[in-house]
Amino acid sequence: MAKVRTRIAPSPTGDPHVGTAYIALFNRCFARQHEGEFILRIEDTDQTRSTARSEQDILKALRWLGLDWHEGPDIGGPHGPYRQSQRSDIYRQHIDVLLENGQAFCCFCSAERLDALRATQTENRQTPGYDGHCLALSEQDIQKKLAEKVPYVVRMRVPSEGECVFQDRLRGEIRIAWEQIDMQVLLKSDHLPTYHFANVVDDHLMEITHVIRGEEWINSTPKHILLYQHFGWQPPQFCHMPLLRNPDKSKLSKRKNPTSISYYKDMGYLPEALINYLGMMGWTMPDGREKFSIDEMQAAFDIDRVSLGGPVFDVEKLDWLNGKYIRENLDAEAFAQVFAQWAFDSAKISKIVPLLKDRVERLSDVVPLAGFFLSGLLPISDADFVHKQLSPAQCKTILQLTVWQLEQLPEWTRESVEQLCQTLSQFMGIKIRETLFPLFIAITGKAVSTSVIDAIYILGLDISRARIRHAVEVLGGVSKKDVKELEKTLRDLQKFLLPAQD
RNA sequence: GUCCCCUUCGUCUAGAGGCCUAGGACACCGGGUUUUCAUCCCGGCAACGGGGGUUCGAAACCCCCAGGGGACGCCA
Repeated sequence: MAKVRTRIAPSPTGDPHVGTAYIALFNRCFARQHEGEFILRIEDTDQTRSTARSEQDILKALRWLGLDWHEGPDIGGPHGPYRQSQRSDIYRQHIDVLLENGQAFCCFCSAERLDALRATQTENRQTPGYDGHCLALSEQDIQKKLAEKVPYVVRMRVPSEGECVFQDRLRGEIRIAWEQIDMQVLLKSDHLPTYHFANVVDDHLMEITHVIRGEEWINSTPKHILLYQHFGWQPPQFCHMPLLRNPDKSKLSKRKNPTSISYYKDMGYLPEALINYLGMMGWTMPDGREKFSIDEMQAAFDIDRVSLGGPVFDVEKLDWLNGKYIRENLDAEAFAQVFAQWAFDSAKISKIVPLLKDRVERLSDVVPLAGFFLSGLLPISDADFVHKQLSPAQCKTILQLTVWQLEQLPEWTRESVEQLCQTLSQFMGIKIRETLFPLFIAITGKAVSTSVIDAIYILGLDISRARIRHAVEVLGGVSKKDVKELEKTLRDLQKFLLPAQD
């Protein structure tokens, strides 16, 4: 039997997500338990959203959790390159095969036509999907359009009847009718592949034997199987893991829950505890032990014991586990070391020091003044938001708009945070001093402190977002109705911003 | 709307037809230890979504329903 090879294939389009770590953990355990290999591949075919920064952050976060890999963009390997943006030629060659065999076709439809088509279909309560318009094109039509350099995509031909039957390692047989499957775009007009195409080609070339991924992919598996068939390749074994959930059971999302691995790092969770916690999402040790290391998990791992109900990510239980690790795994010396490393990160300290050096008269003033830099959520109450000119509702509006704006910041710099606060102040017609008041409470816990703009910048998006969100809760939270109104205000704010950018 | 997946305490889960009066853990509540608190220890609360089958026997197997979730992009 071929050597087991699994992979994690993150897309570098944002913060390193705990869901990525979760799937990586199970892939890694499975591979290593079978004396196989676990590889990392970067799926950066979305040119508009992928960033090198995000790729670095993801690699760093996975390594922090101890999820190392046998092959990857950073360490190379025999099946590289491991970054899809560097494999364009490979995809082009493979797409040509499908084109020649008539298993794929060029589609010249404009985005406008497709949007209109989708709108009509949705209106008529039909399943949205490509109508096969360009299938009718003659060879001459196609050559002419190609010569005229009309932008095009390559779509996959799909059987019109019958069904795709496949085995899922955890769920057994799954049958999906071909008519449910859209004529998927394989190659985009920028000549880069879509996920579906690149993924199949790479998994084959990288000799992936087991595809362990999130449940969200079940419905597109027929597309992947069809591609394996077209190429005459042996498909891997599929295994769809349950999705991590928010407390309301929806798919884990940063809008409702901190999802960034760096948030948990910044909050002072130990990597061993976080990975242990992820290991008990949908899986248990055969002996029922709840505290286990990644090596112990790997040794006892049995993928067939994964339970399928979507597990809710419960921060309270994570807190308990993390405390247990601190108490049981760290002696005084180790604790001191771990804490110092976490708290006195030199890059962070060098940013904080200038903010407080000139404000203190005694060294003992430092902790009361800057303790919030080393805290998680702050012990604030609605009474802290009482202000001469601002109502609690205004405070809430400022806070909520600020979080949303921070999330959309293209670049995390001190200047961009400041700019954001300035424009918000102008937009609301409130002096900057007042605008910043609720932020001072939320971020520093006090009405008077070091520069809150610098504080947000230094604390980073994860912690700032968590604190602001906590402040909004303290103020009574936002109802669905509030959200609607706030979103409208946000749109106004964005309109307000547009002329300023010229 | 169409399709797919899922369903045991509030949450994470054990459970492979009789070991189930359904076990463990978090949270919560009570009690003990502790100068306080936390830790630690002891105890308590709390679940098989509903309805039909199959079977001597169903949490487990089958069917239907309901509920939840996901997918339906030139995102991944």
